[in-house]
Amino acid sequence: MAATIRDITKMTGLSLATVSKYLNGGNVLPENRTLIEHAIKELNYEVNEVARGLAKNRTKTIGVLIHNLDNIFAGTIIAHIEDILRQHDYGTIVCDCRGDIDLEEQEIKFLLSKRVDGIITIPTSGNSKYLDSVVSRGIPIVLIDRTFEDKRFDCVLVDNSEASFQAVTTLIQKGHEKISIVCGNDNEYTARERLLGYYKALENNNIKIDLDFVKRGSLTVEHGYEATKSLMTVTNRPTALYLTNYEITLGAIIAINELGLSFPDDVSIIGFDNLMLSKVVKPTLWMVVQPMEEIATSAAHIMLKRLQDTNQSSTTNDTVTEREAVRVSLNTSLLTGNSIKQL
Amino acid sequence: MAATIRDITKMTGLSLATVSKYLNGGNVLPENRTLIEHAIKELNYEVNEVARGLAKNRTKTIGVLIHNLDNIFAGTIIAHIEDILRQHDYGTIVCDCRGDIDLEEQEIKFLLSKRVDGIITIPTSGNSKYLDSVVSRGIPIVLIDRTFEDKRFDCVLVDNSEASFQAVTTLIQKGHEKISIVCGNDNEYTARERLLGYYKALENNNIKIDLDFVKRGSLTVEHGYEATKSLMTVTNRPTALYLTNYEITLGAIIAINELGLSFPDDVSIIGFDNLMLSKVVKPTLWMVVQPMEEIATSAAHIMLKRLQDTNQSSTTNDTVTEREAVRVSLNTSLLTGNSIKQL
DNA sequence: CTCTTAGAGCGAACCGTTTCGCTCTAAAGT
DNA sequence: ACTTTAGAGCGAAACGGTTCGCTCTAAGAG
Repeated sequence: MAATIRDITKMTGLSLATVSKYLNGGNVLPENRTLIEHAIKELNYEVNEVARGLAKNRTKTIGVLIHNLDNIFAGTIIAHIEDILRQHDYGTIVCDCRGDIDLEEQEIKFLLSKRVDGIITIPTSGNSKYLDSVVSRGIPIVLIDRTFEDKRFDCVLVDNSEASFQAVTTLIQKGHEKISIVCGNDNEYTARERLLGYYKALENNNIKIDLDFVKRGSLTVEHGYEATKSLMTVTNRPTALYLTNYEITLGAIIAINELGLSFPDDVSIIGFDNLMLSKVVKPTLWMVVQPMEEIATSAAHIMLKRLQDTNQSSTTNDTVTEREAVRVSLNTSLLTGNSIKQL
Repeated sequence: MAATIRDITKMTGLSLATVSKYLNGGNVLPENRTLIEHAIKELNYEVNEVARGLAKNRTKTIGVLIHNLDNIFAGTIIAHIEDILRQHDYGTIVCDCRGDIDLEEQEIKFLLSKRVDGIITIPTSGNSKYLDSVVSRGIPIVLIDRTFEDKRFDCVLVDNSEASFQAVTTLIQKGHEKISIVCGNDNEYTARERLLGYYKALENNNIKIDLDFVKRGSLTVEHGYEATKSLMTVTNRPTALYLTNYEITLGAIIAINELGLSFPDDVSIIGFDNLMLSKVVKPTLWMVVQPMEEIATSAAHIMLKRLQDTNQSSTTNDTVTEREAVRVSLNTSLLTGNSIKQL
């Protein structure tokens, strides 16, 4: 049905090799160039990327594996990654593992079977073994948001510890000492880092750590909700809550509302990641915000760089100068609001 | 590097054709079956989907083209589409046209160059001409959320007019007559339908239409914000606002907050699509909610059906019984809250 | 005027599958 | 015992590109 390169050779009298050379930006005689371009227009020819992919052993396709596509963090990340990749002619295949380790491993296999040229992912598992098959195929990987003990992968992170430190220090400066943190479990990289910053800030101000104020759990609305309810319905209440992700922040606000309490009068709060929420909730929220767009563009650019490298190293056949893994660390910012009471 | 079918023939002594037949579920002698399966395990063989795609002229890949991936509607839709497609071994390539008609056309071309087997899209353009090239290639299309005058495409819609009718009727039943609608422009299908339902509800109750209360504009936070400010700062204020999408709802709430007003005391409101907001805002919001998961699964299933059909019609070479376009219409629901005052 | 050389063009092999139509074997039918 | 016949196996030709290494031409060097 669709025209092929062979139709062009027939129309122009040139050979396969020459037409192919033209299509790949090689030099051809001006007269032949005209001939080919005319034929392409006439036949409505378009390169078959599948055939090209077979010959070149690449698909111009990147896999993006993320948990919970249906949240703003994931959506923003994907939107920006897709934008940059497409401009370089790469397609973006998305997968959502919904925070399930087994599904994550399965989807990596799926992406490999689709022969993606690279994978960008927010890892769910704490152990990088499931990525071995990707590494052994020489497919570049870029991690976002989380990383592994072994430093073998490129990654784009934010300084979670520093973000927490700033947030909690702010609370302390406003006179708070009974500060609670609602965070993820210790097996999650970001949760550990955010907790670390919390500890640091307290220690830095000689405030003793009260473990009743550390509420670990899943990164869900439910956890934020339950933790807040249990914190606010005992006699030894915190005066401030540090809520360490989007869903937790949401759950906490719902709980506060349901309890008939209000911030900042009954309790001060700093939330996380929920830029929209910060505008729409009254009074406005203090908020730690991550540079999501920068995270995405940074990851995409690292990936493009790696792809370029592997292309070159396949032509120039020198020793595989396995470059060090790149590690980009970005800064969060602290959005001011009216959700903290000066004590 | 990776094992191919030929490696298996060498190891088993069988022919290419036989191994291929096995891989595609054909019958082989039990002893040969064992032989092949052993070789596959031994060699760590995996089908090269690119080569297969070339031979079969399909990629097992679907393009999903949507505006603004970074909102919850898009995220939820994509998450569920991806889930279903992957279970049928289809990859999901996403594209975000950001509501730009030119970009939309460009991205359709991009998806075609990636040789997707089908396209699911929320159209941005009001004219379906940019999809002609897809149709002429015989690639199935499923529209979500919006449709075109010509009924040539499968589509999954919600009954926007009915949704508006219910929402506005509810306001009227609670004693409101001065009801304003903040909606999209007339060139958008959903905006027209939602406005239609609003008119119907008013007429149905013999309330005369006040065009000052119809605020058309873009589907953005800004429009919601500006419209609300202008509505609430004149003498002839509405007593209720019907906010016809997620962003507009957001903008309106911000505006109300900034004006120092509060709902439902100063003005009653019904929002749209913002399930999360409905929980977190105090008092809780009345809200029109779309069955997003159902929309996505429905679209994915229609697509799978079409793909199956085209597969069959390519084997059985009978006349192309071009089936009628499918049109699925789903119902919205009205979430009750405390944002409407009984007059 | 001859020799060198850059670079355009070409033929053929290759990428890893599928598939058509043929051969061959062995069980079933008479 | 002889003929059908079902169905497993096979060879070879696609699918639509890229690429290696060769030939050939014509411009530039001496």
